[in-house]
Amino acid sequence: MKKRPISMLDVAAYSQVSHQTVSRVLNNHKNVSVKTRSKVLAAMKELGYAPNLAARALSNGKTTTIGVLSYNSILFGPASMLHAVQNAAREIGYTVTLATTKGVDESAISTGIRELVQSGVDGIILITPLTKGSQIKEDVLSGTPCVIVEGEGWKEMPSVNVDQFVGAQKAVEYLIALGHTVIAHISGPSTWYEASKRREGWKKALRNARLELGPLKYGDWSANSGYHAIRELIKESNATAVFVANDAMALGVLKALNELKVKVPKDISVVGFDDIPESEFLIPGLTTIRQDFNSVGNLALELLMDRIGKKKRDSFHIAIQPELIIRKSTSPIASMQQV
Amino acid sequence: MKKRPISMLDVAAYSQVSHQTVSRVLNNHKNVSVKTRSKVLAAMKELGYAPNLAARALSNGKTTTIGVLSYNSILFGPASMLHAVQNAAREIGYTVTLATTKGVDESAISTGIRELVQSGVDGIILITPLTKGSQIKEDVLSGTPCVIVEGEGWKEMPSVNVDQFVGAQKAVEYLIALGHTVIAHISGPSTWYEASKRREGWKKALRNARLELGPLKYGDWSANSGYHAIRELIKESNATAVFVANDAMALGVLKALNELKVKVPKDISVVGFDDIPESEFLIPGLTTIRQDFNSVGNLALELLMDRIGKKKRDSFHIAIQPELIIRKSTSPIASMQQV
DNA sequence: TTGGGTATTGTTATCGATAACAATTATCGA
DNA sequence: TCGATAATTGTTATCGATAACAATACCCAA
Repeated sequence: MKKRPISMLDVAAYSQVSHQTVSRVLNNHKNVSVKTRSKVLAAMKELGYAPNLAARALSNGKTTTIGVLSYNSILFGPASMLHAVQNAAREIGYTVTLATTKGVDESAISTGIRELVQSGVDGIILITPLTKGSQIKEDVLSGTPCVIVEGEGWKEMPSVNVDQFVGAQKAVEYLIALGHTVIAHISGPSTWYEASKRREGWKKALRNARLELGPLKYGDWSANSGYHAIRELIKESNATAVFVANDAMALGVLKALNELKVKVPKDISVVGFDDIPESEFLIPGLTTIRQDFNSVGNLALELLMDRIGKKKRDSFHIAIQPELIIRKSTSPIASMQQV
Repeated sequence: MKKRPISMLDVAAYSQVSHQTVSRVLNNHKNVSVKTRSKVLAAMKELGYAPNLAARALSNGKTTTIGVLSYNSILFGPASMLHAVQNAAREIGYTVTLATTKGVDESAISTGIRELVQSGVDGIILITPLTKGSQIKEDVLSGTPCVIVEGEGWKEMPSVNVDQFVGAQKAVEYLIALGHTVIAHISGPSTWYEASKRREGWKKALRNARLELGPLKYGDWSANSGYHAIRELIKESNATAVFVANDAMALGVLKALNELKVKVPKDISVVGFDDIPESEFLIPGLTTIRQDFNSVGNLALELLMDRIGKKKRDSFHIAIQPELIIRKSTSPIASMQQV
């Protein structure tokens, strides 16, 4: 019943050539005559041959597997990028191994990387919110190529990012253009790279317009934290607009404002960040910054393959431009409407 | 610079034993004296030895890798289960390989399975919406153990499911208890297993209460499809409650009703299914059926490991009970309030 | 003290591929 | 037609682990 699977030797015997020739056919070597090639291919098909990846990996040191390390693959962003990477990888015959970190500190990430390296992946894509301090030491990679996505890259390590800074700036500039002068910000956790970039973008836009910094609160990316942050903001300030660091928190913001009978956008304008699928259907539809996670994933894989193939690339750090999506949660400031 | 990694032979030489003894220490064989064991362990640590998984796989035919095949790992449900499986797998030293299918038809799924089998996984977890017709032929698995999650299992194939039928029934019974008599349903795509189960649960609850079937519409799980479905429903019927087959579509429903100035829950009650993180923060908070995806993932892995270890299990098909979460999108029917 | 069993260690074969090199056959110009 | 070179095919070694079997060392009872 349980027969040993077909090996290269079986194919070789069946097609009357050496196993090496079979190997050459398999790997598309050029110096194989059309005749033998077709003979071997026929034999492979006939016998239902499938190469043993373990044997190949042992022999040539390559696993045709890449590892993706992610912090929380349930969130929309990471999940989308993972999906994109996986699809792109499949296209080129690579397999994806998934690993998850428990936290975002350097040691948790290092552990995750070590696991992947140990499992023998040819390259790694990091979808983790690296902060400035937590640079991965080269030695944990022990030579495995690596690309950073949506986390801070540094000189030696290639990266693909949506330009968080510019995205935040666009959001706030839009609010300014609408006439708002007191623009609050609900930021993500202070240790996260994306959070700090978006915060800086907010500051920059305000400074450029010679406006004072609005009130600032911190959340943890969750709707719940947005819900509570906005309640404090409302109590403490007279902001007419909030730039919220992600859509999930913005969701909580809209909820709280609804409960407080503060009208959006009439009384206060809200802008989010991410453009999750739900954003369009919130009440009101959420104005936000769209990140093209799909492109990020695809580019990350491209970059990684270049590195694996030892190719050099000019663009070591790729930045993708985000897009402002205008919906119904923003409007000109009330005083302007009255004019 | 590029030194060959430490192999078992290096450790053997360093600790003055045969490589086989090193192997025994590595695999916790019993017949190794404490003295040699500690000597070898010290050597491994000293040299920074890490076993070569490819070599091991080639030798003993096991990869300590399981494959997860998913239709769309971006959705909340699949993503959560994937996450759970991954975490549980890591705990027991297994690696997770991810594969995605393009469609939900039998051939797409078979292709995905074939890919995983070919890559050499020890077992497979299917997070795909298998429909009744699309039974996977045994031969594509070629002996690889497999567990089905959230798809229809059949006799020979073990499965873990949230009891969709009971969940739907609970939802509709709750609406009935609130006094509703015309209860519509917005279903998922007709080919999906979950969709049909939820639809049946809806019917069953109505039949049990001797009520007529309410109007029925089909969506594609997306908020957008819910948005359009409810608009038609409102036009064509006088339903006072809708049971929507998932929260994403319910999101669209709430949006449309808001635009149409139909008050929820005063004019119409809405119940969803899934309890995605956003549900609590919708306006109004969405009454829904919570599925414990985490448990599903964990149980699926347990079942799979049993099968890999050839253990037999009494419970071949595991059903998890879902939970009704009552929020603000449901209320007693208006006429009852007037009483 | 010795025989027999058990506990511990070692030796050799094996998994299924690719790498490196060797051998054979074609091909072409002088 | 010959020899040189290129194209094609084959042989053997190798990757790094485990399996199967062989060989010691150790222990206890007779």
